[in-house]
Amino acid sequence: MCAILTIPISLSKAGMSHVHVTLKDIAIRAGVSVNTVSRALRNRLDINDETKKRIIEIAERLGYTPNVLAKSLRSKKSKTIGVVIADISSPFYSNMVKGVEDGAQEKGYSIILCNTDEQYKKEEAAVRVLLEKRVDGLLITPVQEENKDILDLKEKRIPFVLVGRHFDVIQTNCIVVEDVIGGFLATEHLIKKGHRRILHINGPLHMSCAWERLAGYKRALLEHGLEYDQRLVRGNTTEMEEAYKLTKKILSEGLSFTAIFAFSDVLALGAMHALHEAKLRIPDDVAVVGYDDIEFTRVSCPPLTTVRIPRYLLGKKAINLLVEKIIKKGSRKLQQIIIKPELVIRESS
Amino acid sequence: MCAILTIPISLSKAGMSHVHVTLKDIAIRAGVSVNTVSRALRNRLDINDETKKRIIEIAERLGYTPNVLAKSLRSKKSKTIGVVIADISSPFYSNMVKGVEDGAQEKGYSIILCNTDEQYKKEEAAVRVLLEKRVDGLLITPVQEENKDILDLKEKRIPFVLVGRHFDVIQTNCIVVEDVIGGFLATEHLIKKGHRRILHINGPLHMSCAWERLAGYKRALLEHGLEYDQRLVRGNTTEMEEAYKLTKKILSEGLSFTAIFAFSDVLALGAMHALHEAKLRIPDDVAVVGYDDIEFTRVSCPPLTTVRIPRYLLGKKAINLLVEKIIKKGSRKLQQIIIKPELVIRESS
DNA sequence: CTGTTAGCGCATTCAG
DNA sequence: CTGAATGCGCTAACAG
Repeated sequence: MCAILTIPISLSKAGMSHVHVTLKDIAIRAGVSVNTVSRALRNRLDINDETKKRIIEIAERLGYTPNVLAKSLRSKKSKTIGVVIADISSPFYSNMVKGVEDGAQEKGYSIILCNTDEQYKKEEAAVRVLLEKRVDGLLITPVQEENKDILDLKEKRIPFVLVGRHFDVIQTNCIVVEDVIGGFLATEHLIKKGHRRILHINGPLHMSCAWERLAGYKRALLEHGLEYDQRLVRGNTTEMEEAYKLTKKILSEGLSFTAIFAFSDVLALGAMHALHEAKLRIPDDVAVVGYDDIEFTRVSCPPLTTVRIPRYLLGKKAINLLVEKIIKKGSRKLQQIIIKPELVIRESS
Repeated sequence: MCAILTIPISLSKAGMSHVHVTLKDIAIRAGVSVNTVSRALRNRLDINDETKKRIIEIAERLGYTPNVLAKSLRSKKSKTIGVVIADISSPFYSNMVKGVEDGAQEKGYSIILCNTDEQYKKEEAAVRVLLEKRVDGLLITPVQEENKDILDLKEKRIPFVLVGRHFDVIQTNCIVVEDVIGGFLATEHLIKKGHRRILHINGPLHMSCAWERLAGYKRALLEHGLEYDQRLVRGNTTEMEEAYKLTKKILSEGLSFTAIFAFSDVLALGAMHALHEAKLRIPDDVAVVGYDDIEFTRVSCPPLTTVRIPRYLLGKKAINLLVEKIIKKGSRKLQQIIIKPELVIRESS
């Protein structure tokens, strides 16, 4: 009686009134139990070859798609990684994230992408959502205006890796660029070219990478016996348009300088545009050095001298480190990977 | 007896030997049932204000993070969307995806990002993984070398929207650019400037957008009584470097042309670099028109005439359409949004 | 080799 | 207003 009652109900399920086929649907068709199906589809050894084949065939015919959500709920592994960055539309992050995604794909992970637009509130919200979705780990370029969320992550022992930025006050896994050296290389290069008054177009100083580049700039001046002139350090943006406007403004102010070291290539390109408009020749009137070595530096006029950051590699190493941390989650060992930036001399200096 | 037996076990759980706090942990601390906690935290009405407060407070103290995986398993909604694109590192997609992510965030969705690198196999794998993760819908820029996965999606009634490319043989929700018109506008503009021999640097023709731009090119020639010369259509790439090499090669071949219409700005910029190297003046010796209007066209030398695609908006409209389709999933109505491209005349033509 | 049972964390019945 | 029972889809432990 009971069987007679349940069969039609189950069959209606097997008839797939619902969207996705489940193990149960297959089990009913194959006349076996759910977990036989489970084991068959996972290609376990302890199962009859005949039934396995039959089950697999039915699964295919029905278009079975395993429900990873359910799997994750049991296994406590989502095979998903959260990626929290400032802005995917910038060439820097888009290249980096490509490396992240490629690496993730190789290792069987998916990435959930979140933009913060350099707003701590958004970062906090992103981290929360990602934890709710039970990502196995996070890759974060922190906004650094606050750090509560990062501390939280540490306390909860969630695997995460900071990318491209780091905190002095918090020990974390991270992969960072030696930006002091980068800033130093860029500035020293200009000094060696004979420049004495070098304008530094700066990024937002809450980012460690921005103030480190500035620190490198200062150190180069110091080491070469040049005085640091505060008026020569300007800007607080990552937008090309802003750099363009700022440079125009600075030119109109009549500030004297013979070279520019910009926080990023994007800013450098914006500045160069302003220089062009002012009919200043590059590098004859003003030399320019950027940072990042984005693709377009090679085709700018003139091609831009810059400090190369291997962004794709940065992303790839970051994901590799993160996955390593996820796998041996027990270990409390923190790891930092340091990437050396490299001066690329082209025709703008 | 039974109670005495179960309490210590539960307390060990409430002691949080496990990573994440659950409703059960909170329930035990609060001395209520799991579902009272559930209702309290979801701010339901049918619950005592006192206990609600107490529960919320305990939840916060314990650092409760709801398990959305479990929620999704029940609700059959993951609040996650799969985004399948060619390559996030390209300016086109990175801008588009920014729009997608912003829109998704607004509507409470997360996005899982997958790159195909224009390989159908990867697209297929990406779609499979996304379905396994039970995304609520997909945004896809299909590789178009095959279409089985797309047909599959249709058959399974999974909500999806194609972006920027579309199939002639499959009716789908999609958001596309009128690329024939875009190609026409670019070419006609050059013709009106007096050009007769216009080189078209083409993208991979499996993409509908590439052959449509070419179709626009042809139509413009036709309408203006110019003959179509097959030798003037070259290229099959989306890489700047390739366009650069190709242009160099074409120049060395001695093919005569006075203008270039490139499939994308990236290709145009590569071509311009080759022209510069060959000491050809732009636009005097060779005029150049690109496509997309990426950020850097404004600062190239000279600033690039191009056909603007509102990429951010494209992404945003795509996600909005998709979310709409997800919400009223019953409806079989297919919707296509058409975006008009716009000629932006700068100094390269 | 296969079936039964239980539980991942949550929300939705349905009783009290 | 609150609790107990049930099930989302899957896997693991344990019997047989």
